[in-house]
Amino acid sequence: MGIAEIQQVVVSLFAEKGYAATGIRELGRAAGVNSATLYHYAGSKQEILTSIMRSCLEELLRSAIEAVGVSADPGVHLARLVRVHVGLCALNPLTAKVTDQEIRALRPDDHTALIGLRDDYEALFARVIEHGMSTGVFQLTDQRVARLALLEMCNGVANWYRPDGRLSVAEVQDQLVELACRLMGAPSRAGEESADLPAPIRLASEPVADHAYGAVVAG
Amino acid sequence: MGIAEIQQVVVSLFAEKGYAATGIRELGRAAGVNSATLYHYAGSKQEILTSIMRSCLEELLRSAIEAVGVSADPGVHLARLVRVHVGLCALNPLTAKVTDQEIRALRPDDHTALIGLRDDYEALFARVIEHGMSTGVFQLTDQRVARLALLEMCNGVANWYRPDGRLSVAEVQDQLVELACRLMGAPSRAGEESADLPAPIRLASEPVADHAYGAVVAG
DNA sequence: CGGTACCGATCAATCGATCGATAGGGAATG
DNA sequence: CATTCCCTATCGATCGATTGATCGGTACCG
Repeated sequence: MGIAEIQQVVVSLFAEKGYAATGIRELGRAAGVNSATLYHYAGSKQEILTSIMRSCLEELLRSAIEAVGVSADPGVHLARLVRVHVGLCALNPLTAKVTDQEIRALRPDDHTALIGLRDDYEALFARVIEHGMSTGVFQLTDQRVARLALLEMCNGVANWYRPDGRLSVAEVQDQLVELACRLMGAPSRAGEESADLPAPIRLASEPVADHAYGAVVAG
Repeated sequence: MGIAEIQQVVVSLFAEKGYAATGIRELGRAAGVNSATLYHYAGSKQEILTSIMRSCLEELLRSAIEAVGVSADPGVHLARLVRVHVGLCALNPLTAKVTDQEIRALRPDDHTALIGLRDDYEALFARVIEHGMSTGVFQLTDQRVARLALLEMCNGVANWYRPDGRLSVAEVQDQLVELACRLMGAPSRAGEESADLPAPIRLASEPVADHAYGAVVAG
């Protein structure tokens, strides 16, 4: 038993039932330990959630900054941002879902801090869109609406993609890059942007599979 | 005090904090009544949520069926579906948000029933997309991914649009119809499809404005 | 008098969190 | 080798607070 295993159990249950609807005892039972033991690894229920969300947002921001660090056409920048975002959401769907949905569960200080991270992240998209518009590469009626629509579409991947499903992570990335280019009114970049992009990272908080947490494995 | 006012207060708080994180007493306080009074209007906390969500989903399904009832080009059908969906989400953002996010809070019977409504609704989109593909109007690599991306984009409107903001409902509808056509690889329909579409309906559960519920108005 | 609307008091259950106690392993000491 | 000591990991018991829900009672209206 370690922090990573606890985080995985927590993410499983929070993704399924939500933060407020999941009790400490339920988390402990699913992790196979007494509820009091959880307080040996984290200060509080909130703290567990916060550390999971912070890791996810920081990795998202870090890899996105890296993705637009190279100078390139706005269309390429957009494609790289979408590929990075979809990659993380597809490889870590439950963690991404919890990170996206449970911001409202945070107390003011953590809430402010994580909202700040999210704003920084979205600003990267806004900048690329602005650049694409000023250079005539994108064709949009309203930059803000387009950005929000794009982000909702990409975030949504965490709501429906499952690693053991029909499509590979790379296939979903390809598809969403194509759809994103269409949204922006930009020419399709058929994977040409992804050459030097590092593979998405599996977060420590992401459950490895749908283990029946709480069930004792025979043997 | 009536059912509509209670529903509006409930939707306000559920949209802000979530179903599980909002207590009965808190709902009563915000509505200006004792918590016991709420049980005079509804059988339980669950029942309030269920009735709100059912109304929203039924109106969504009803108006969508009406929208594709006329025989037309798949591109027109798509545009009409998106216009109807975005119209309802933009005019009733908090109700739509709660309906979308709190399905997991429902007990098995209600959960099954409302998931069924949602599946029926999404099947309308699947059918139009299939039709558009078979007639060569849409250009998609994967119909399922495109449908999910489209629905996430449209549902997302409820997460960011506010009626007192910069854009009118009609403007947001126009924008998202345009974006949806791009997603599908279909030619733009510049509002031509909306001629005989009835205006979106304001649901009884949608809060009228951001009244400071719980604050006593002087006078 | 009957019905609707509403409230204070209270129920058992559960909540997040804390406490002292215990068990085991490794390092230090004899 | 045996003993002591400390640290990590874990637990049962329990804290006060809050939860959703129910009850009997009250005020008012027709």
